[in-house]
Amino acid sequence: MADDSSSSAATKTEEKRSWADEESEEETISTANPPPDGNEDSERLDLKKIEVLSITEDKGKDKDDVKDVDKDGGVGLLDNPDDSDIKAVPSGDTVYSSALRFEDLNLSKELLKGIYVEMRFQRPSKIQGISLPMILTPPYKDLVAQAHNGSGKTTCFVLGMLSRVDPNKKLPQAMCICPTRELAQQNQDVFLKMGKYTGITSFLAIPADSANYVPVSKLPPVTDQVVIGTPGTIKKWTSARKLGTRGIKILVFDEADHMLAEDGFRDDSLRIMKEIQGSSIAGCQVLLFSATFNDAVKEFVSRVVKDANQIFVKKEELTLDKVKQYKVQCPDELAKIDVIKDKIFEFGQKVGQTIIFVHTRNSARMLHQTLSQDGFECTAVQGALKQGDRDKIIKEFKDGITKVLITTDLLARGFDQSQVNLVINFDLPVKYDFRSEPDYEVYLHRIGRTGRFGRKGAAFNLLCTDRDRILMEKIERHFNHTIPEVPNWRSEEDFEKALKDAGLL
DNA sequence: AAAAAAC
Repeated sequence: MADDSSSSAATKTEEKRSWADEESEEETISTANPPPDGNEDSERLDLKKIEVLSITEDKGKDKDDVKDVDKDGGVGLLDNPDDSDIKAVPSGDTVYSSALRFEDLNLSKELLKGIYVEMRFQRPSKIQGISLPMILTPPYKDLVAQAHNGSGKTTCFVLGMLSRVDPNKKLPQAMCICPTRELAQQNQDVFLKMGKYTGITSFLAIPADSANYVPVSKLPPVTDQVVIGTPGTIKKWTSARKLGTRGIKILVFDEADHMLAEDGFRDDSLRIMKEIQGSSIAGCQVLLFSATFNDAVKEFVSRVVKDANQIFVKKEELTLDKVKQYKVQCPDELAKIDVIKDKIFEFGQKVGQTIIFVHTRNSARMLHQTLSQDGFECTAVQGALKQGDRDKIIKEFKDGITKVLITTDLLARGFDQSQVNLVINFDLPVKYDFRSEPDYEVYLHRIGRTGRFGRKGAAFNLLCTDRDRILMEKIERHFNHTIPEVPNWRSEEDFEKALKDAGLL
């Protein structure tokens, strides 16, 4: 691909330290996607315009989640979830202005009603204000958007899909691909709420419960305008010719870095993308959203979607600030379990809900069994469960019926439950193919399950082996952030102090 | 070894 490294100085300087991961990454995309010759000035102007507007935006009014409003009785109490600097890099000479109000976006009145009445939003959050004009303004360029956990990404692409779809045409026009069934379901829930008055319908493309299995060939073709689902099922419906792709004009990848990662869903994602781009009549806009984009994926992304608008968020310090992180040295595995029983159950219930992450399905099952036997009420969810059980456990947790949920990385990404105040890394996340290396992205996503929308949260990393300690050090070094230690794993007072410092007690 | 899906 072309690599015009003489791309505008504005692009480079504006972008400095804008990505989450490392400084060295920043130039990867800017140089890989140089603006067309002669556009340097407009580039610079575009950047200025967006940044100036975004800075003048109201603070403390943003929100992303209706539960937020319901349970807190007012988002004004929350900090702005995305105070961080957002750097927008338009790819061409289109001028975009950040939307300060939803009225600025030319949305239908039905959609506005959904936004205000159902979602109870007041104004676009920063990422929404900047990304929505890019999504909705012709010539509908592709978009790579990084926004930190809990800042309102879902709203961006759901609104994007809803406003680009023609309700009068009964065929799929928008598609959203997600890494887990749970996330697909959650996104559809948001879609249904926001699009309630639009008459636009959706199809949830996840595997049917095996109990009432019907071959796809026996099912009617999809006529819903929006499809939300997981890669395998979308592929299956497409190849069975029950899911037409010719009308698709907007294709969203949620958790896009994972969807395009080599050890993620890259092959499936590319196949679906190619299929749609090959058949789409009007041409298809691709939107890639995630809180994280590591070096490798970023490089790949810049080759997959060339000439894309880009939004980068300097967000890792912010995420790490909002969620107070701790490490706890434990002499052995049993001590870890004691910490869960005596400290986490003790304090966790007081402050809200807790998610405990473990490495394998089996350890999720085992830990659940151990805790349940001793009368500690909790549930566990992992991919080996039947879909019905997965759904039930998730629903109980989202309804607040269960307070402590044990899970694998099934729920590491995207899972949105504002009442979660505590995240426990019972096992630290490690790279799939190199287990002495931490998985930095998964770490960030896991702790991002708490501290949503500017709310307070705490994360405890339970360490017992030397390996754990080394992993933890690497994580601290990577994010350039020293994680304080709970001095004594047996001490009530130490945990109490930690939670107080986190603002939870 | 997580995750999705597979009939």
